[in-house]
Amino acid sequence: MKKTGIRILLVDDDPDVIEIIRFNLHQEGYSISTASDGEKAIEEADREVPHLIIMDVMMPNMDGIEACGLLRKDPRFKETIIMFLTARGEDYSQVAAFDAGADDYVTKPVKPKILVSKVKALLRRLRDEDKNEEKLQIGKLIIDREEYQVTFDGKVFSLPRKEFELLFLLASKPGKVIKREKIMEIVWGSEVVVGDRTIDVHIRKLREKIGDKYFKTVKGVGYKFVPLNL
Amino acid sequence: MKKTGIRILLVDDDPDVIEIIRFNLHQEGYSISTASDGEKAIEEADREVPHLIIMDVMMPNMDGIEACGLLRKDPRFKETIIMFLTARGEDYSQVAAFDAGADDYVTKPVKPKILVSKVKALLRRLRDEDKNEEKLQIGKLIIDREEYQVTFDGKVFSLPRKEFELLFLLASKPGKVIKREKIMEIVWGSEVVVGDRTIDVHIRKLREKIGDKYFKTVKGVGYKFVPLNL
DNA sequence: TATTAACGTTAACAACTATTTAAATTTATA
DNA sequence: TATAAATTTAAATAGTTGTTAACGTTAATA
Repeated sequence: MKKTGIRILLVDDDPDVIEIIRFNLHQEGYSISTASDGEKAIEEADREVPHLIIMDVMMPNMDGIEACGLLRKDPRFKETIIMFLTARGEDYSQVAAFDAGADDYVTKPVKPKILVSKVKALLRRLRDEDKNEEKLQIGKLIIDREEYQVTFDGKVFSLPRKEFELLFLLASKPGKVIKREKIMEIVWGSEVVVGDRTIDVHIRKLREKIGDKYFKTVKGVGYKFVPLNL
Repeated sequence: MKKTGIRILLVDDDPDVIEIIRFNLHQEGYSISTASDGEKAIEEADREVPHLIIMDVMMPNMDGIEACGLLRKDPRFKETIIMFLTARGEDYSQVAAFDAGADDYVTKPVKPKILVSKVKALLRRLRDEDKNEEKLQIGKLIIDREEYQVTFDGKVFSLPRKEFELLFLLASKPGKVIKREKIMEIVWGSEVVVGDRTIDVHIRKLREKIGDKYFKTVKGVGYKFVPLNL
């Protein structure tokens, strides 16, 4: 078992359910905290924002739907994934759960293995959201806009801004030619006026750092990034 | 069975499933490659970008959802259609699959006929999307304006600009004669004045590279591109 | 088959476009 | 502000592509 640093809050009024799920998720390396009803769940979540909340729907004091609704109002829990557990036949509708802001809905009894894989799937989404938008991956090449950093074949580069933008532009349309004027417009902006050779010089720097073969010149048109065997 | 040039990657850990589907899709003229888990699927897709991936959800090593998520991060696979296969009763939610970027979701066992028609339907969408792009296909000849390259019988050429434009013009009206003056106007522009032999020389270069027989001279009028057995 | 107008071929060279290098300038950073 | 880093320019060079001119070939037709 390796630690993941991911915190899961387990909410159920049945200690046996808590124990079974806790055991299985703990095995996977997640940090588990627990609560026995909606109110206590909110208190617990307040102390430290969990990544995922697995919550029974029917509970004394404050039920899952209500707790979920309250949590969703707090921006701290906007990214938190909330999964409902409910016994078959309980009369809360799934609609109400999703209305309250739930991400998933599982019927008890649920086999531990299945629960674990569901949890993994949900958490993958979390990870993706974190990474998305600002990140681009083409085979072995990873371009991270947020960190302004490029990982290539395990090695990490940090490129200067223009070089970075140029690489990002080309790599975002692998195999496609980007016209010189397009490059100018996007990397330099339409107001900026710089000489014709400026693009070439930056291409050269990229070729030096990443590798000549990835940047193909299309004479009279522009450049393209070729993915090759990445 | 006619070849379509469409590549389908089949991913399943059960060789029997692979064999059945492979047989049926091969009958339809698709090129099929296979992999037995998510990791191998990514390797295989890396080698040559497939048009469609049909992938089991539950697999050892790396499951389909995760593989799908990873593929979707790579812009090369943005246009690739991903279809999931799953045994009834497996408890991965469709939500997770679609979150990961799936295009369709089919429950096993599936009748071959139904699978084939689903595949056709999905690929029809692809073809439509393709058409929007600046791509031209005449049999074995594919002219891609975006990539500024020509694929002919599997081989990839990159032609100089004038040759490319000339080929594109002729091939865009296969079998039809384009008058010399029309060629002049479109490839060279109406202001440019060049000698009479210039077009001939460029035609010659194309004949050398693509093949004499595809370019028919119509004396006193112009040239036409003949598709022949393409 | 002689004539001729149109196209084909070749090679030289003109024109264009990109590469490289270094130095100048600007911008960021300690 | 001093220093380094990044960006841009300039200029020499290299390479490719486009054009032309001269001559060869072809096919229609008288």
